[in-house]
Amino acid sequence: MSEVKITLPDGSSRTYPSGVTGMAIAQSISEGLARNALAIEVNGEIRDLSRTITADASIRIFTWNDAGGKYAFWHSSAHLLAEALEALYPGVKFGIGPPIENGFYYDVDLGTQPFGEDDLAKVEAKMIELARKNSVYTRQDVSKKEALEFFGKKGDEYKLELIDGLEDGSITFYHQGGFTDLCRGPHIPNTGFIKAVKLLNVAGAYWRGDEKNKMLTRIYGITFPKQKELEEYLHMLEEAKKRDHRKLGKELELFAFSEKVGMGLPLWLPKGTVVRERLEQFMRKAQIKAGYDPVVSPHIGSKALYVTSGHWDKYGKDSFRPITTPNEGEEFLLKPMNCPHHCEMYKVKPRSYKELPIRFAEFGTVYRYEQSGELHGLTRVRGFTQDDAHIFCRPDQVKEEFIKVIDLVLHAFRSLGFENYTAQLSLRDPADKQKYIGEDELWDRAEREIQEAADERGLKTVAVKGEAAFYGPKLDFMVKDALGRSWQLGTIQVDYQLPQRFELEYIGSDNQKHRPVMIHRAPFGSLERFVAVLIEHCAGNFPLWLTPEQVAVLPISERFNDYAAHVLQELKNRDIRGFLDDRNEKIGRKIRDAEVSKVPFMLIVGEKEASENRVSVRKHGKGDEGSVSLAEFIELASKDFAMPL
RNA sequence: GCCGAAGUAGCUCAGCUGGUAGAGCAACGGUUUCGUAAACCGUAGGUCGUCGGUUCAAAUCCGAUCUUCGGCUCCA
Repeated sequence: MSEVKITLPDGSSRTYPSGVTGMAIAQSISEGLARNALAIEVNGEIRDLSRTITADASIRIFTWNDAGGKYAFWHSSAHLLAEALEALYPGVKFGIGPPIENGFYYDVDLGTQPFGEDDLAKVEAKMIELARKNSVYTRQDVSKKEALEFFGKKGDEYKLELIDGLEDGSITFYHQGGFTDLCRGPHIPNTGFIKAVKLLNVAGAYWRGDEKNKMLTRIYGITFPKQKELEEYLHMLEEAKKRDHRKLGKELELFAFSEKVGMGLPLWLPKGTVVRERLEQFMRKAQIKAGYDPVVSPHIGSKALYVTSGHWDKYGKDSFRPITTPNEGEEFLLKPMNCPHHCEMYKVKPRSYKELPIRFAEFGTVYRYEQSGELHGLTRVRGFTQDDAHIFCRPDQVKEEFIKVIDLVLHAFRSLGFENYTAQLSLRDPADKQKYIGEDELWDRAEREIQEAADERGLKTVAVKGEAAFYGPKLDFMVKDALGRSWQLGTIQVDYQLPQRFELEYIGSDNQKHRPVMIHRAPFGSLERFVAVLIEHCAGNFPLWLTPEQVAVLPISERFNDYAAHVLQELKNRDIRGFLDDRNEKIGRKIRDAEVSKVPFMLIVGEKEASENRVSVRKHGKGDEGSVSLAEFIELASKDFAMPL
């Protein structure tokens, strides 16, 4: 009998008889590993432990502690969910049921049977019941014909459609208990590993993600090998909900919405406005330093402007309708973009190659019709302000300018303590070219320049096809909110199209007309979304330079209100944002209210402090820090509260 | 826009299978003048999202509509 050489992750290798299973290898390594093994990676491919290995290979055995182990675990859990659904809802048809970052889902067609959140508990119970049977997941190679026959008989048109797109010879079924699914695997050894089950929510999802297709019922769930881990996960979810910017925005009186004003139109309350305006000041300063010129353009623009830019053609039909002048019937659009305005600013006079790059920056408020179901707190609204700018440069300056913008974006992120962003290289979808305008050559060039710029700054990027803007590729900075949803913040885009459409020119050193290149960029993206993500990132405890109220002055009793007012005035003289709590309340109460509203510093003043011109300092979340002279506090605080440069 | 769920006082929530709305906090008035996370007493506050229907009677049942929430699709 022949042997195979198996190389382990630590570099050591062992020999086994050919046809050895992953499970047998695990057992030979240790009893504990065998008990916890969920799947195996063989030469980079994740497989079932039960599959045989017939050639030399590098392997890695996955347990719950590996992403690959969780993947197989949740994938298998999706099958368990399907088995439970089939038992409870005869005739149910199945779409797809993949593992996801946290758990798994299954898209199902329940026909006319109603299904809501209330039904989840019942399905959970069934899943646990089935899991306890320790049903083994078994793999079976089937021919395309057999596969079609099986699901044809079952009447599951979704599976038939999936099989249709598969190649004969590469089709496998997996069985567990009485359930059979089309699946490429891999799966965990048996259902007994699944000890804790929670179905999280039920939602609609279009079959194959296409709006034109039927909407299926998507059931999201998560499972764990231990009940305790499930409890920890649910607790973590609760904690994340407390950071939700919508909840904190209301509690901290940062912003509000009103049905009467209109959905998706945020109202910035005084405290939220402080945060927003400080961010704006920060970016203004950084931009001036980086050679930008602030400009201002109106909130509406002639429809012709957007016809020229191509936005009307691309987005006009599902946008806010144009507004018209009463007599002439001229059409204007609520500004959905700032770039066309800036193009016209570029055109006010002939430009020389010597004055490029020109950088027009504007905190431009734009209005876009977002589908009603899309609106989400401050992250997705119908009116928002971009920290927008457009750089007009020569073709030979593109890369350098792009790198400068990357530096600016990273400077902003760093100053705000954002670490967990990813840089996404948003490219065009080569399979769907009519979504885009412009020649291939220019697209290729732009995509290459962005990649080179990112590389030069050592920025790791993830390329995603089909995510480009219609006029050019982008480098997008993505962050996750408290609940794990991904949002785009900053964006940098290279654009060869708008300069053409607006016929932008400059006179080169050769005395000939040339076309400039545009770079669109917004480090924060929109102030609204940025503040939303910032709120969740810091759980409402803003960096000191941003926080709406930096200091609460809390007199022990009304007898010290005068001294407290004096303290507050001294703070204000030094541009420190504070307020006086002169309510007729006990100090414990004032402290509690200040703590709850996340004021970073509390100055408690009474007999002792008033007589010595001192303040007792209490830090949010930390407690009593002892007393210092008022002057000393102001000195220290002014430094702490300074805007980063 | 699509699928599903929810809307009760400023906020958080109670109100079982229909019998005409309740608590805590906040607000307001008073008492108290207080040393590091909620003083005490009292007062006021709601056409139960909106419109229509069923019924002797609707917060409760039905329909429509608006908004919000969870997803899907979309996102210049």
